[in-house]
Amino acid sequence: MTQRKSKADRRLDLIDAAHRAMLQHGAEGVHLNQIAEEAGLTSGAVLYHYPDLRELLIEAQHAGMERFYERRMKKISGISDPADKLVVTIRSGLPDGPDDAGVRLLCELGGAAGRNRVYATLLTTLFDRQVSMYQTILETGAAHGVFTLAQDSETIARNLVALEDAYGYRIIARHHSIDPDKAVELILDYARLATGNPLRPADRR
Amino acid sequence: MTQRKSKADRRLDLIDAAHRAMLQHGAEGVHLNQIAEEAGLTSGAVLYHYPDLRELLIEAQHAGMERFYERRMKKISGISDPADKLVVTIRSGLPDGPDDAGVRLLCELGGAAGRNRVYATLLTTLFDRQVSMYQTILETGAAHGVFTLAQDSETIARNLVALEDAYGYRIIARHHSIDPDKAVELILDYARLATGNPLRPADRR
DNA sequence: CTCGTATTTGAATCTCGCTTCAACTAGCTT
DNA sequence: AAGCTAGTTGAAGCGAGATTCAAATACGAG
Repeated sequence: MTQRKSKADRRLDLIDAAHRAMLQHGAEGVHLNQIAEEAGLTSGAVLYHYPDLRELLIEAQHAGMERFYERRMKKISGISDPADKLVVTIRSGLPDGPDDAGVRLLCELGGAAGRNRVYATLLTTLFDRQVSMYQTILETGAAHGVFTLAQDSETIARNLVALEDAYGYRIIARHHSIDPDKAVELILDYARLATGNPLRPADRR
Repeated sequence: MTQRKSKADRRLDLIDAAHRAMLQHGAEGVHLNQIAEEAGLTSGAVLYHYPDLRELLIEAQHAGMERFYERRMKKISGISDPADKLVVTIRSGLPDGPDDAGVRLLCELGGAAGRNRVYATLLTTLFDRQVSMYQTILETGAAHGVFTLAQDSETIARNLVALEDAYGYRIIARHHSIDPDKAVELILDYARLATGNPLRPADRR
């Protein structure tokens, strides 16, 4: 028998297992047994902890989203120069490559959101949080005189997040000429117009 | 018995039925019986025409994509002024609302593309075609002196398509403050910076 | 009008995943 | 070390959907 665990620990394992299973089989196409297998358990054990599988899936999506957001915040937390900060933020919103797990999962959700209100809400909330994040950077830069905003900060922030999202999809779909570096360049091209700052792409981060 | 049809006619019916069924149940979650019902046939008849269901689904996606693109081209075909043309093109790339069938289906595909090469290729191709479409408009406008491009046309075109895509997802997910009109405004805000043209939003089209 | 064939049906069968639950056991408590 | 409890298993039963196929039938050709 697999090693026994406390309820709380096992639930964390299961959220992780569900995360992995969804990546392989789709957010909606994933099966109970696939999750059980990822967790090294039987289907019965999974049901013991999550009688309603949908609940587990939602928690897994939520956790993935949270992790994605936290990782970004952490990456940019140490940077004080607004221009550097903006560049790094843009990079951190893009997948590392076509197999980036975090972003893959977010993309999965995009389609499902049209049919599933919970997923729609999750994505919408994430979008808005990212917009706020960018807005703060933009406003700070403007206050320091580093940025001269060509539009109001909400507009720029929304467009930046939108560009990030869209190029994320392109990268996941393996577009032949749009890789993470290229995507950063494209988004920076907009950011330069909007902030009036030459924004040098940070060398690797 | 349902009226009989030639092989070719029936296949067209089935593609249409599959299209409708996918909208209701998801591109990947759709079932054979649901397609059969949409077509007014039994599952056996569907399999007679498409022994491999995946093939039907791919053809249906392909057809949906083609229809989406053709509709756009038709809407903008009569317009000669580049500025008007650009505005109408932007609008035509967005869903009418959260229930817009064509765009819903495209969004479905986004997530699946990470796991399915065929879908990835379809989406990538569509993206590139849309980029070309915008590039032509931009270049024409520049040649007429109506636009003063702040960046090369490919960069602008890619960013425009990306913005369209991303706001399409937001609209489908029922973002509370981003509806089609708002999305047009946001995209136009970028387009103005990039083209140096004041681009009035066309009143309803 | 009749034959021949392509299309469609409907029922039988198969498959697979979900659900349930009694039995088992690891690890804590006292 | 004996008992208790919570976590886990494995097997049985169920149901939904896919698949198969012989029989039925619509339609065109001759």
